[in-house]
Amino acid sequence: MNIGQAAKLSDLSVKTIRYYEDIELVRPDRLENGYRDYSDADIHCLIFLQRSRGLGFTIDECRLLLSLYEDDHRSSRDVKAIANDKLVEIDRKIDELQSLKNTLNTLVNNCHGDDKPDCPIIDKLSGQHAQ
Amino acid sequence: MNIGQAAKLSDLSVKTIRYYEDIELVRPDRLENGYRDYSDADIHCLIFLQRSRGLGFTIDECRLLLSLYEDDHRSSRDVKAIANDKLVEIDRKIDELQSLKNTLNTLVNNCHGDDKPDCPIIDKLSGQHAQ
DNA sequence: CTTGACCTTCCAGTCACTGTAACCCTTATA
DNA sequence: TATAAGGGTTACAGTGACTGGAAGGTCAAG
Repeated sequence: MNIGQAAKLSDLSVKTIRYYEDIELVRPDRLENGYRDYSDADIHCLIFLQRSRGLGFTIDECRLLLSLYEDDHRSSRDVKAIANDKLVEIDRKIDELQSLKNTLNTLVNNCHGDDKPDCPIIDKLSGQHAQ
Repeated sequence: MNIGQAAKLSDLSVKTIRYYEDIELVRPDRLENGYRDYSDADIHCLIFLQRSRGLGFTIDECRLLLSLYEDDHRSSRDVKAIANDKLVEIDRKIDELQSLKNTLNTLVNNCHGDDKPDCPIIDKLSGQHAQ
């Protein structure tokens, strides 16, 4: 099956799929005319990657997950560890964003938002009111 | 004042400050020996940038904020609008991460994490259990 | 006079793609 | 049979916001 069809089935762009070949994630056979030829197994890998990326795993993590996916002798412990690390990371990011949100919220609520130049947001950014 | 001192006062790296000159954000004078020479106003701009970036504004947003910062005739309305857009964006990101977290949490909780290969995380990623 | 700490420029790398150009292949239609 | 549309191919540049490293110039202290 050629790359356009693979893109439709995996919900990835053609560009992305070619990129995944470049970085040796999914390497399809080639037909005589040079076209890529994706097997069913290749398609499964692409779908796997689409979902893993969608869950926030980096390409390197996806590479690792994919190797576990293809390994009949994997232990679920290894998979769980990766997912758990990602969970911790996501938690950290949420906390960070939440704190940004709180700060910005306070600033926005204190800003009149009128024609005048006086602005607590600018004041805060310029460090006029230390903190 | 030279770049090392500017870095200390602004809490930015020397590399970052040079980068900010490259992209025409803060353009200090030069001494005869070619060294950058930061004025007090330049330092204030660098501090302003450090704080704005820390609050999650992109470089382009910082450029805009900086121009408002330097404009005595700004209206706080304009500043508030930018901050508010960022707030909406942060909210979207938090929601997205929260949803990722929920999905991953469910998967991790259902995974035994033992020596065996059976793994609901892998199953989900491979699309075995549709949804 | 040398050492070390600072400064300079320029180029490459990061991450995960995306855009663009220039070209080749296949299939359907006039 | 010519051609046009819609695939496919490669290679290179750009994104955002830096960061690292090499190769070299400058300055102050001992």
